[in-house]
Amino acid sequence: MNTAPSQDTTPPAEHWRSYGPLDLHPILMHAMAAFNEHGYHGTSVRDIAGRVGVTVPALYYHYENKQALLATLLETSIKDVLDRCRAAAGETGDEPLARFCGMVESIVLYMAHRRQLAFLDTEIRSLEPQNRARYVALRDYLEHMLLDTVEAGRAQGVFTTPIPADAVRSVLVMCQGVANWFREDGPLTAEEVAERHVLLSLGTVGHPGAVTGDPPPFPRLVSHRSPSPVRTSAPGGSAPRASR
Amino acid sequence: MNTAPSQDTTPPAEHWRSYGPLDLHPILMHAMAAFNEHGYHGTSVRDIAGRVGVTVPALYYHYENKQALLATLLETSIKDVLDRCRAAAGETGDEPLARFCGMVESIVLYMAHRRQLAFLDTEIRSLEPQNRARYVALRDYLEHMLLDTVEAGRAQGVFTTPIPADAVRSVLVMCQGVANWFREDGPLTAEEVAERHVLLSLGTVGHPGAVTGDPPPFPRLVSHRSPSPVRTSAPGGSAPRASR
DNA sequence: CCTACCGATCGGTAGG
DNA sequence: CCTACCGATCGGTAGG
Repeated sequence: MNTAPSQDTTPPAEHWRSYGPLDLHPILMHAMAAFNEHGYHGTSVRDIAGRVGVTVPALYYHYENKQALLATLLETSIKDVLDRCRAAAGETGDEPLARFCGMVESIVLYMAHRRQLAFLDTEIRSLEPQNRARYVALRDYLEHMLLDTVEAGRAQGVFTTPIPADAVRSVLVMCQGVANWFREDGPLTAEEVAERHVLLSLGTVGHPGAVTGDPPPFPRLVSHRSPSPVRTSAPGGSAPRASR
Repeated sequence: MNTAPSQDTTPPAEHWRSYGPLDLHPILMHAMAAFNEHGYHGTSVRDIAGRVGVTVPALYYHYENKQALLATLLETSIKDVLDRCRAAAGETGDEPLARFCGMVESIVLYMAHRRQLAFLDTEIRSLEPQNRARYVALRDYLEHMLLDTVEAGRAQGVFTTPIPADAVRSVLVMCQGVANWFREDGPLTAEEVAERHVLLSLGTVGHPGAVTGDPPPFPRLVSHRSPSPVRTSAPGGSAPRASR
């Protein structure tokens, strides 16, 4: 889209499928890890400080309190997935089927590549009302984006579910669920998990092709010719399961 | 099944669709409520004792410690849903489609009718290793029951998903998700939510009828003649959404 | 074998 | 960013 010369100070639009190492302040990184292991209330500020290698007061020099750590992490997370999903939707255009697939792919890629951030969604209960309200508003916006696309697809007959709002909520729940079980050293890559969840989601919203396999949205998946080097059974058998 | 006379001391088999008031020790009831509101680590034993109206030592007379409260609640919950799912599977017989529908219905009914118990699933991280292992084993057993049924249906062609293990995990995640948003005073009854999730789940595992509407597994749902008195749009519009 | 507490205080930790 | 602390509260237990 941007045709400006490379010396333009505008950074190149980060692609929604591209994930580098997570770049957060060390305090946020270790807070994220601790919250993942023990939950928000189960984590002491001394634990976080110890992981970072600083004293407790040093923590409070950088962040107002423990709540600010969680709020910053959750807001960073929801904004990133929302940006990526918007980018995916924009790139795939107005065709509801492709748009839906791109959005689901982008969300699942996020859940897998940013598992530790995405997993914090379970801690929204520990957000103070104002922080929670902002987080939930962004999450609801994501849900509405996806619902609009499903409604558009319904109008065209590419999605047949009679209950699009329920279907979208279920799709988002199953995407979010990826953050609960995905492991980097598991049998499936993030990209493979995303591909599978696109297929599963298409079934949930009632896309005929997802069920009949005609046309196959993911030939590799449907015909069992996955390039994944990890296989727990012969081709034609059940798919390998990710670790828990 | 049981043809014994009524004076038999064997209690009538509790039906898996039947839900009376939750009957737990008052301490467990209030611990459940507190854990729901603030999480395990966010709840003090004094808070629980205060809700019950007893002193803290009185709490420790009945339960060894706070951990035992959570472990008892979670074990009660997973055993109940497992029992009900087994009953549903047994009642619906060996036909994979009906069996799958019955199992999903039983699980979703549990998530809605026993929302506060089912929601504690988010606290497994706070279980000590031994307690967690027993809980996860029972949850895995439920998953295997459902997977066996989906595999059987695949062999018959009633389910077409090429990734049955992923589909089953997604189905269970979306069922569990009901405990996150269902409200008794919401627009949908537990029974309506269960019916919708059976349809959504059929799409996820690739049951052709769920997508083509032929044959319609749930005529009321597919033809928009729901008896629900709550409607947010005219027939043919989008389905009402449950409260958050 | 079960149900049912009290006033006071234990050693440590919480967020700040 | 550290040393030195605070008011209060944590999960759990003492003797009676």
